Amino acid sequence: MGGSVSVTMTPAQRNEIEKTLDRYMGERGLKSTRQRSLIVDVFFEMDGHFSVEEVWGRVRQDNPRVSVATVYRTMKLLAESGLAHARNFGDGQTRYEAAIGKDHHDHLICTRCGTIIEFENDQIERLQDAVARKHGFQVTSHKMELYGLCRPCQRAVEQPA
Amino acid sequence: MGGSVSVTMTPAQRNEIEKTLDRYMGERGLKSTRQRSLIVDVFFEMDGHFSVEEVWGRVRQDNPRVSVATVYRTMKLLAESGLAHARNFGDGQTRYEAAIGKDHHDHLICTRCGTIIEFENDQIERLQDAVARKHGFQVTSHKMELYGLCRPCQRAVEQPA
DNA sequence: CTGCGTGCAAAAACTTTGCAACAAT
DNA sequence: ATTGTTGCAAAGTTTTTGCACGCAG
Repeated sequence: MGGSVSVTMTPAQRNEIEKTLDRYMGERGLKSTRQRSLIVDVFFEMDGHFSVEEVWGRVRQDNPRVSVATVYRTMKLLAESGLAHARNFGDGQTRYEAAIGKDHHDHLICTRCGTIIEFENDQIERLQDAVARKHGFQVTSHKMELYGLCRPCQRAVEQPA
Repeated sequence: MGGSVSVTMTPAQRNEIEKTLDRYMGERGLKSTRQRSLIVDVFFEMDGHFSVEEVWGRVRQDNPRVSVATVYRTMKLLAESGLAHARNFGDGQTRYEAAIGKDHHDHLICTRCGTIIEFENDQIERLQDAVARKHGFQVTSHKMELYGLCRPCQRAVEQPA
């Protein structure tokens, strides 16, 4: 992988990413390429939920010749390997988020301004597990999103302009 | 509204829908039209999560001259008025689900066979509200999806073919 | 009458894909 | 060498929009 260092990842996490990816690609005869490595590097340095277009923008700073198509293909790869989660927040765009490097969390989304707040709640997680067990499910992942108005937008709606 | 009667809705619920919609449209100078009424009728008779294309198909049985564009516009209206929820299950299609007529529920989705199980859990709902309050959010809707393997698929994976 | 709504077709937005050149093993 | 990968552009999907006509209030 490239030489840039992430601010948000520990060396151990970087290592886990590389290991998982190597194994995933090895198992199905996929090859490691310059472009893939760059995209993966860049993506895990970013912190948040990013569209392909956004990742592409950042990738092109390092290598302007990489095409969007390759970013699409690579992000799909990351999602399939479990290293990233694909999310849909309701604008018509898939956003990707690292599945490693921070604890599991859920999202509060403001439907007016688009702000996304992350939160964790162990109690909810436990209840989710309980529900799954009750239905005989073996849960591998989940997502939970609360939609509404953030505080500033509540005010804006009450006292227009 | 048209004369067809829903199997899954009580008269009281039908009434609530009509009232909510009338108010929503009245407040912003929107008009009630033949097409809108038909689409709303048809949608609330259906039970499940439907794409615009699917609703359109059903609408055209009653009136083949209604355009997709109108269905898109009407479903958006229903979502904005709170009568329907827009969902994204990861295929690139928005699906709509009635927000009235059954209690709120969430989804357990089997990633192997695609089975969707619905469940409710009041305790989780309460915790969600608490989280939102803590962040100053005024929540209007939420969704929660648990992904994993249903019981039959767990067995299938353990003892292949 | 005065807009809002509708259908149609064109366009937009996002994503996937075919193909010839290219690179990794 | 062999096979997977890339960039490009074309094509696919899903959703939105401009416009002239029609209909509701």
